[in-house]
Amino acid sequence: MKDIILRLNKLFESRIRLGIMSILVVNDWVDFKYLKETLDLTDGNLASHLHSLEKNNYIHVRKGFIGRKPNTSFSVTDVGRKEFKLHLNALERLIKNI
Amino acid sequence: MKDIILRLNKLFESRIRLGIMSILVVNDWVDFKYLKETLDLTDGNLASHLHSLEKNNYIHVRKGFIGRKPNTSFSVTDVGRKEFKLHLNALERLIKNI
DNA sequence: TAAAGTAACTTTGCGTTACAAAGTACTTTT
DNA sequence: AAAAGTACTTTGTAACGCAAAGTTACTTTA
Repeated sequence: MKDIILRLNKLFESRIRLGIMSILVVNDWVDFKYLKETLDLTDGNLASHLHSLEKNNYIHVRKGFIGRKPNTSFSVTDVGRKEFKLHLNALERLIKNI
Repeated sequence: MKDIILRLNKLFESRIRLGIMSILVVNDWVDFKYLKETLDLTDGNLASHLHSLEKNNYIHVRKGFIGRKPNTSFSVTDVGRKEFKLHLNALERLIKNI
């Protein structure tokens, strides 16, 4: 049992980072504003969660412009996708008491 | 999306409380020692997590003896079972981006 | 009968996290 | 020129997580 719990990824215990990841795994590039509005977060809060995901190489950041407005977009890395999958597997095992 | 995230139960974001609940939903009464050993926790840590679950009426506590040794057992309440189920449903919806 | 063990905590203390709110820098719109 | 937009960073505070040590109330062993 303990080993299953340890397979849960600490970074994904947060509902917000779970939300970010679940959006990113099904969308190619998602921008800051979209995440902010979809998840209804303050700028600072979202930025810090994104930062923790970036620091662990779970997401890529792309800074650019749309028209002349700055735009920051995010996508999940291969590592992030793999870790997320592992986390979901662990969750499933835990819940089903395998 | 935000509404799904809000359906995730804050109390179940913790891997340990998730572990406790997943044990309790499939066992009638589970004692302190078993939980402690299965989850590999210190007494204090386990006690505090159990306390938070009890405070929210998610678990029952039964104090008694086995032979002459004190024994504390826990079981999930109807509320706890229901909330856990709701949490898992929310998790599933979030992950599947419904 | 004194020491050690068991069960289940509570307390202490510290480091980490979460978050809102305010501040920053730059740009664009009005 | 003023207001608003984008994407942060900084600040400050409250909550959380956890190990370790202390506590209570026995029971068992030497």
